[in-house]
Amino acid sequence: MSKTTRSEAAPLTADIGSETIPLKQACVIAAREVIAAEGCAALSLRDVARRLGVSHQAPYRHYPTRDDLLAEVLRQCFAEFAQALAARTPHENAQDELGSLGDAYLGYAAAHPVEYALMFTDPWPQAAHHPAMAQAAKIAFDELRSVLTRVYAQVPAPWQMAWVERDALCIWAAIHGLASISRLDATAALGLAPVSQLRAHVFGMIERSMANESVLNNNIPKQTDT
Amino acid sequence: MSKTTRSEAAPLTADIGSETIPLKQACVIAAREVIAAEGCAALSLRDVARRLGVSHQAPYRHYPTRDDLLAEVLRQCFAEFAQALAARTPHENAQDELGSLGDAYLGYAAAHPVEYALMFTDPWPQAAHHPAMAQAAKIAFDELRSVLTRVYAQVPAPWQMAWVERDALCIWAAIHGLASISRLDATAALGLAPVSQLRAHVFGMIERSMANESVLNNNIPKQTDT
DNA sequence: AGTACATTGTTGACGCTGTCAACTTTTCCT
DNA sequence: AGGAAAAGTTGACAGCGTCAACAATGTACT
Repeated sequence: MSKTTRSEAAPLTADIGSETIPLKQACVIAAREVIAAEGCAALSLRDVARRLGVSHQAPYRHYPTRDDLLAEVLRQCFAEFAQALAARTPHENAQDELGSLGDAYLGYAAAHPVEYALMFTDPWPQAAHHPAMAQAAKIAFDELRSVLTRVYAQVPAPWQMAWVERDALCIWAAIHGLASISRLDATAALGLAPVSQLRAHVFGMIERSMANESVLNNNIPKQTDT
Repeated sequence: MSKTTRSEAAPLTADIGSETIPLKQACVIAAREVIAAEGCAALSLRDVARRLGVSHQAPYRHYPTRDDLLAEVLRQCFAEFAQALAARTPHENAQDELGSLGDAYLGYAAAHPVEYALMFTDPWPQAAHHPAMAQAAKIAFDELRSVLTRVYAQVPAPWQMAWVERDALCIWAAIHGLASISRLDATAALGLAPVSQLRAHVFGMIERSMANESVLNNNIPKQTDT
């Protein structure tokens, strides 16, 4: 009787570990455990319910759809990711700081492969339907914009914003592409070197590209000071 | 009796469209129809069986696992992808040919978004378990290697291969990253420009990077002929 | 010819999933 | 205090992959 009917002043909470917290939060924690253990595709609300010792329908009260729970997990992951990027080691030289941002990015991807794959390679729930998730993702991306704005601090306004947007995309594409490749296990199948050796290559491409751009700086815009 | 028991000299075939072909091939065609219509995640062997008018177990005779059928579909997609890359417009100048390879890559991704996502963003079946699929993928990737070998034709042997491998990875990472971003619908969420405008940026980064490298050519290896 | 056998397909069952509907209990607001 | 809304339970349904048992076919061997 203590389990089949929850007549014992059941507190709308669930036990997870040793804590007792609201079911809504407990669902997210359990979902991340499932994803970490068996991957995103294996996430099921029934499994979450079973782990929390509640009925198979209870989680649906808080997350009407599997995607709604997934979007909340993603929102948290993006927030943690943004925090990790913001915690990069600062540098006087903006170009060096760009490097440390890249390190922070790859460091996070390496340290949290499950979360990274969840954010960037597993299919998203429709972003338009989950604005909180999209917002959290944008905040993370703005870290890159912010560093690039420093890099191009000397560039006059009309060019600066365009260059920042352009390089933000390029750098993200290159680094995410690298992370993506490493995840696919494609390096072995395609006869590529192991990913550990590839990081320097991609960083080198970015640096050469921007170095070449800085040569053009002398041609196109007149610097404001110096 | 004509349907419940297949005593009527059953031809081990299945009807698809107006053709009558072996079930094994018919499964692949039906699978691609399912994937095109509802995405990779929606692929189920029961659905395939239903479309072909056979029992829910028949496809399992030919593909013991969902992943085995998926790997065969992927193998075909990689072969078609390699063919599309090989059909690029040729150029005298190797650098220009690299550009046309990039166009062919992005052209295929745009013309066949379902197949591209299947090959490069949906999770692969374990490559080690499906060597035919991995081999087909490698053949496609070798198109990129081949063009880069032309680009660096003048570079002495010790450097040439290393540069080819390095740039093959970098270029793939950059272009695949771009394609990946466009697929995620992330551009809107992150406040980026639409993908149509981003292609030139990534190509520009690659070109600037390689142009800068060619400057170094004068410093590092002695050319075999001018 | 005749027989053993592997291949190909069918049928039925099991547990898993998400989803819908009807119901009870708890909470909260007036 | 009372009543509505929220939270949770229970039961049913269809679709999925998987396993096991069985029938029909073609082939190879003696």
